[in-house]
Amino acid sequence: MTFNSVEKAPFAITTPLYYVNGLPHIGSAYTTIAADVVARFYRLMGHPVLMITGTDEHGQKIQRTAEERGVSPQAHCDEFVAGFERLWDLLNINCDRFIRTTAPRHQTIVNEFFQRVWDRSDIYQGQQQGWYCVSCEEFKEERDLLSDRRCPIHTNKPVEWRDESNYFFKLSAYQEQLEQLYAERPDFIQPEARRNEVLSFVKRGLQDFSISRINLDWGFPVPTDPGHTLYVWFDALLGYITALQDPNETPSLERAIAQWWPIHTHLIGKDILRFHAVYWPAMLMSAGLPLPERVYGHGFLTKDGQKMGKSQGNTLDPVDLVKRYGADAVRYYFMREIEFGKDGDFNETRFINLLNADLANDLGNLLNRTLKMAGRYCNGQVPTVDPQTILADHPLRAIGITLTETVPTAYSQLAFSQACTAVLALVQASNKFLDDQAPWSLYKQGKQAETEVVLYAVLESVRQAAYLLSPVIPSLSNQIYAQLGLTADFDAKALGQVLNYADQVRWGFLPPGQPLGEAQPVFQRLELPEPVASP
RNA sequence: GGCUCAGUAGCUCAGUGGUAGAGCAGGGGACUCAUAAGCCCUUGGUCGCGUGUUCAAAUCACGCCUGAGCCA
Repeated sequence: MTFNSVEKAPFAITTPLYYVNGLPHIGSAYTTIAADVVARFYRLMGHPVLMITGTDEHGQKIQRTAEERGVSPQAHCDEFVAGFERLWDLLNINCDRFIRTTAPRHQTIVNEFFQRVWDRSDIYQGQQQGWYCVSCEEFKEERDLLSDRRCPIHTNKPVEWRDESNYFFKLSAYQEQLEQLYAERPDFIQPEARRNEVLSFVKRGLQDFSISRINLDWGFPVPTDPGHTLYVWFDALLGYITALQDPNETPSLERAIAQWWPIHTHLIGKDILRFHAVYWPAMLMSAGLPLPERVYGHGFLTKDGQKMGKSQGNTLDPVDLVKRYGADAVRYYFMREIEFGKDGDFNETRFINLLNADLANDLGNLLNRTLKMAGRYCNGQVPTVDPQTILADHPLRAIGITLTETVPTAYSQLAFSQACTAVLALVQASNKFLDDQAPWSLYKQGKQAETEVVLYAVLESVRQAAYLLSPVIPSLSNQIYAQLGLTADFDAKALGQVLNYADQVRWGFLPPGQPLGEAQPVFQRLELPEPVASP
């Protein structure tokens, strides 16, 4: 069977470019895991994939934090960026581009983009005055402030009065075009609840927004007026474009958008929805660029039902979590347990129960018990059964067939939980099938052929499950394939070219007679934490 | 204040007019290939509250309560 990835559409997906004021928190990890899972699934299907993440490094907040720490802004960023890169490494995030907004090539893209919008007469100079929260990097309405003029989000820092000349982007000019966009492409903003928010926001009428600041050194100068500094939206958002171009090429907007534009999916937290669903498409319209396919604003995480926050003292450290439980465990929990798009909770007992039930007891033990039997009853080889003699109405094969429909749909709709539960249904059915057929009894009765048919069907089902779950639990899938005697590297970027998707999802890929690997538990059961004695 | 979404078993959720469901957790049983795993059985809910429409409401309408969020 020939296979040509060129036939498949390029797929580019982004996480937000995280602000490097501190180390990455669990929410950033959540978004990045999700993006990685989608990217891995598209690679599996053989699409050319570009997964983008990165950091937003400009702005007064970073400048001041660096000053407080007595280091240069760049040194500050370098230090924290290393923390992000390390966490992505620990979580087995397979990103293709890591873009930093302080990269010199980014400035070229920003300037070119600015020029396009400028030439379109969508940028003008105006005056802006009001209370400014440096932490938000935003002007605030007086009525929104707490007593003694504190920002409701950053309660520890008073806002500052600013009266300054700014450059503005003519967002108001795009009111109609945006409304038309939302009407023509109902899937542009997801999920539905988030879309409603944007619609009602836009309906009230759009106002132009400021794209520059004065008294700010840490950022790119406005090309037409170097006394002003470009502000987050005409800097950070454009990082998505800069990231598209090979870092070794001479940077140019034209070439940056040549291969991967438009980006298919922007994954974001719901807090920055407006900027991605309103400002960003309007900016792209102004610059004459095609629009992304969808913007998906996922929910927030809570811990034990409580909102997480430094001030509440109940943060969940992603580095600590992944070090204690491993990347696959963390990835699986967040993808399987939380309905993407809705808010979700982290609870350690729930975490351990879920992982033990799904990965250790159901999936891991299924492989282990079946391999041990194959070792004993079939000489450590895949049973020599012609897979096609196992008919389509076989209880396991039948489920496998439905998965080839439901799982790709779920992944492409970012319904990770559905993808996981669908695959686990095959695993659970396989455990039941083993008990129903009792190959250990068949073998003792000398029914060798029957024994082999049963074991083949289960091993093949485990293989399918491992393959379809590989975007979520790549290391486990690697181990499972190795124990099945197959060669696969689910971390490979060229995965879709090495393993043909159509072959892999078809029943019977597991070659009869092939030597099996050694049976080793792929996921050890986790211990519940000691109950804390309450006073 | 206006608007959006949610409220179903201890937990996470499915169910959008016709006898209340799944997974996990809890309890019991039979088995033994297996990571004291798996399999079978089982406890558990006046479906947030109220009124209405209907032969029939978790499901539709209206009101209210609670939670989350949006309103630059």
